[in-house]
Amino acid sequence: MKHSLVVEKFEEFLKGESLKLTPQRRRILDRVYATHDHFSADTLYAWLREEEGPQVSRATVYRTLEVLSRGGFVAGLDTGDGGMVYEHVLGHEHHDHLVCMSCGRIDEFQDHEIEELQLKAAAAKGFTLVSHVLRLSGFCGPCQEKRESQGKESETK
Amino acid sequence: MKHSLVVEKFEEFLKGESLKLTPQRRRILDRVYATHDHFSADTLYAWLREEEGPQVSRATVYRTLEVLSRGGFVAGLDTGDGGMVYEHVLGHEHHDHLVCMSCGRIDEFQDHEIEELQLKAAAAKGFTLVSHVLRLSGFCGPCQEKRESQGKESETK
DNA sequence: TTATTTGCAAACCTTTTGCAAGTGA
DNA sequence: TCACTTGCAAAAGGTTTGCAAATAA
Repeated sequence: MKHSLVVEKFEEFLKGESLKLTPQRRRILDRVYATHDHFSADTLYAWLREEEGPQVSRATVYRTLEVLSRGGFVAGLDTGDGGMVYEHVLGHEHHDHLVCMSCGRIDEFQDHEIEELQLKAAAAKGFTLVSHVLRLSGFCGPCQEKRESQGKESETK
Repeated sequence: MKHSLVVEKFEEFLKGESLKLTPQRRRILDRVYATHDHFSADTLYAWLREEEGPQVSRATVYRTLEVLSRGGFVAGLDTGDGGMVYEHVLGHEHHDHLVCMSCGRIDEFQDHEIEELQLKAAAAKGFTLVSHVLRLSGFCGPCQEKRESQGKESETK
């Protein structure tokens, strides 16, 4: 999706909520859409400090992430170890996550069948499904290999 | 599962890890298995203060939850809003969760098919699957009804 | 003009940690 | 006996908030 379209939608959203388009909000939106990675609030804050542009405080980063999240521009996902990371979502198909327990790498996958089964499961319990989180944790290929070769000796208790 | 068996397994586990069975650990184990609900560390701490028995500090609650979790006696799940709740798991089949976004009620369901698809999805990405979190969020029957009847008027902005 | 936003620093909340005293095995 | 535990209080880590000054509309 073209970034100008994202910006347009953001402006619309802000208008609808009686919020203002400030340089800070605009810069955060741009930065969030400039990466394809998952990032924490703190990482985003670090990017904004290092790079050129309107200064943004930590508080504003958090406040804006909340706005972006509410507007469906970003989605947060907890990494399973207490952390929270975000990703931009406009123009991306829904997907779920695979998290490597060793290196922290986050991969993505889609499975339409699982989605359908979720709907069925929710309906069976009388729930109206709004969203879901599916996070698979394990070891990515490289980390698993390391474990298999190095794991032997350290496994002895 | 009989609680005496749980205790027995706990003793075994502690022995295997060169850990000691203290009154605090025993009391926490008992309390955790006395409820069928999900609870936060703080809730558990509150229960222990209110009820009779060996006193347990907050630090010990956290430390013991870690031990219980490592031993497979409890499992933690994040509620999606930054919180963390636990449940005892010994003698219970694996299940996933449905969380009501309105009243906070947590329901459970099982779906063997979804589990299999997860394994496949992980394998397809080269991951060795260790665990997963599947949390469906939505509105439970009663809350959804309320929304449908009351929602109309408040929807006007 | 004025309601909204920002930055700052302090407050918050939950969880973790260092340490000295206590205690299961 | 002695390695492991506990309680305490302080620290940590991430996020939120009150307030006065700044600003988009």
